[in-house]
Amino acid sequence: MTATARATRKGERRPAPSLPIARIYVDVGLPHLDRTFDYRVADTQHDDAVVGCRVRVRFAGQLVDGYLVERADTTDHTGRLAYLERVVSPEPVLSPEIATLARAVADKYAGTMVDVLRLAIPPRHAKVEKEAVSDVQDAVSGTPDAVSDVQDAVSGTPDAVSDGWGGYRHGAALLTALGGGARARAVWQALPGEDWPARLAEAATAVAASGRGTVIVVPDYRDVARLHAACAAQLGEQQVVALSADLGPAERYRRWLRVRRGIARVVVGTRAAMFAPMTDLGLLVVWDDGDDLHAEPRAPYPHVRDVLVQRAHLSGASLLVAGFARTAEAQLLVESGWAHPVVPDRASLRARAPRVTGFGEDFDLARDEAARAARLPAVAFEVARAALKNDAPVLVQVPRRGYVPSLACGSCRTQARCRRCAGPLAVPAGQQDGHQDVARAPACRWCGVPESRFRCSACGSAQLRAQVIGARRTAEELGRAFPGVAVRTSGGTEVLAHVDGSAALVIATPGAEPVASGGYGAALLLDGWALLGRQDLRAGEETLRRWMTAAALVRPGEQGGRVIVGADVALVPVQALIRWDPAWHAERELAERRELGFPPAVRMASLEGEPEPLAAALDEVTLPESAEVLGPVPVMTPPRPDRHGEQRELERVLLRVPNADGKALAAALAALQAGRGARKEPDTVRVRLDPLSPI
DNA sequence: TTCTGGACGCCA
DNA sequence: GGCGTCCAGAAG
Repeated sequence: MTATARATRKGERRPAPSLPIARIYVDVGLPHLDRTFDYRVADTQHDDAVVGCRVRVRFAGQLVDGYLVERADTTDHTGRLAYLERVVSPEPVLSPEIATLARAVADKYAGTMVDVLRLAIPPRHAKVEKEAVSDVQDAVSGTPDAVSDVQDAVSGTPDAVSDGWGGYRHGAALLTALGGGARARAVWQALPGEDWPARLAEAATAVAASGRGTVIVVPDYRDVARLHAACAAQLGEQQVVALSADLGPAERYRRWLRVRRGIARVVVGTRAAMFAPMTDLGLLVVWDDGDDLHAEPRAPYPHVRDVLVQRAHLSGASLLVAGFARTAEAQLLVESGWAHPVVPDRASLRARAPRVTGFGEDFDLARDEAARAARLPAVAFEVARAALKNDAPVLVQVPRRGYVPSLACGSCRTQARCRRCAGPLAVPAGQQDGHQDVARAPACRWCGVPESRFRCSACGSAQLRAQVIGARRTAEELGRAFPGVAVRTSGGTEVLAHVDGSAALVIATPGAEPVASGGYGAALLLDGWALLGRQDLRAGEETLRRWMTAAALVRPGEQGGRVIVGADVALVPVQALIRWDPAWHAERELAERRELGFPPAVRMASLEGEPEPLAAALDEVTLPESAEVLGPVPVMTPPRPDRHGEQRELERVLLRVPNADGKALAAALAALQAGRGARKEPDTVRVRLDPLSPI
């Protein structure tokens, strides 16, 4: 474009007749620019430049995307204002509710607004945006039907609704509150065997009948599918939208727009759905909040449960934190009085829980030769055989995937580590050619260097043993122990959603357990010592959660359902499983974390980076008085060569403050990043608030 | 990527 | 002292 043409076009612009100023969040990822910038709105843009729309603006000479969050009469900016370059579309993709939430989430995690908006708003698809206009009109003309569908669903099945929630203390009251438009906050502990998608669909239906919408967030796409089916059955397809990461960009935007435009009244989705732009929000639900899929891996690393707590708080919507187990974070919501517990009554629990038996390390091996080879304890072998004889499927939960995932010293059991980078040694998964007895050299799972002459760092032994037997080998060995029984595996890339109710061995990794028609006759939860032995703050809680999620798929004990757990009955998580009392476990867990000063009893942040920049950052930051600095310690991560081909040496420090100073800590870290960003510090120091596994 | 202002150098 | 050039820093 020539200078004359530009001048002419500029000269033609006239400010909008009213509210000629637009406040814009510009999409540059710089932490010190995390605020709005004012632009002028031209008269030709006046109608399209609505609050929440996408715009293009010239920012420091560059054209960048942005979101319009406010129209105003005046500006504080003293310099000359530029006009909006372009209103991308008048679709208001950023509602005031989500804008407020995103700002709060950014502040809470010491991140930026635009980082959060990247998680909250899917990329635009122009064609979909246009086609959706007729879609809206169809749906609007169909609204009376849809509303009466909802009312039919509610009034037509009152017994089913009260029966489903009847097994819980305060269950009926919860549904009444949701249907009556009252605000309710609850931590719901589902009964073993519970058809939880049906219960959540009932809750969403009650909310829909009061004219409001529901957002339900679940860990993975299998849960989305189950829940979508349950909700659609009660509310009709039109009312329910499934959002998950596996959708293509067009379909994703199409469904998201249906929510934003108020066509759908229920959203069911994986973690990004926590920001679903539901209109007239009535209820937020997170299912199985202990699943680490609920932790967003992209900056600023928000967690679904915490975002929904925040969103419920800001919007006045009801909140349900639900699962078979209970996290320490959920327990804190209960103990602080913020949420009410909705737990099974004694009679229902007795009627529904499977019978649980534990065995420690000194168990009796099965007499059967093949079962011995599979390392099956006698009790597990007998229970499985009895269930199979009864033509019932048996679930075998094995930790982690693959084939002999990691190695330990054969004499003292110390984890075998790489000499170069201290990564875990493992036998690489072979080609699936059946040559399982071909000896393979172990190699480091981080840097890939093979280890041909292993020596234990603790005792000097050259012996190696498999630390955890993976699903594939367990399947082979168990198949031999139960000849003639069908063996199915679920885990990794091949996950089964469902199996039928006939005799079969179903080998699954945690989180990949298929649902069995009529429930499993038995479940064997093997290698509990490996799960519990992990060096992780959440090892106990996480182990119990995985066990309960699997054991909940087993028939009630009164119908012969048995669970065998491979860990000592004296251990607290095993006790909690046997008594089926996750609330008791969460109570103990939270008490322990209070004592030790771990989250959620305190607020923590981690700073990660190379030693010098990390030290400089610590030097620079102004922390709250109460802050403790723990570390730095070297970080065990896969070493990645940098541009010069050298290994990066990473360190981490933890910062700890009382919960009351959490905001101040986040603000201090945001200021630190703004300072570093403004100076264009080349070295990255990664800041994370509420890291999932601080130890 | 563009703009601005301050530092500095050259010339009168 | 005045003017031009260069560079860093900010960014409406």
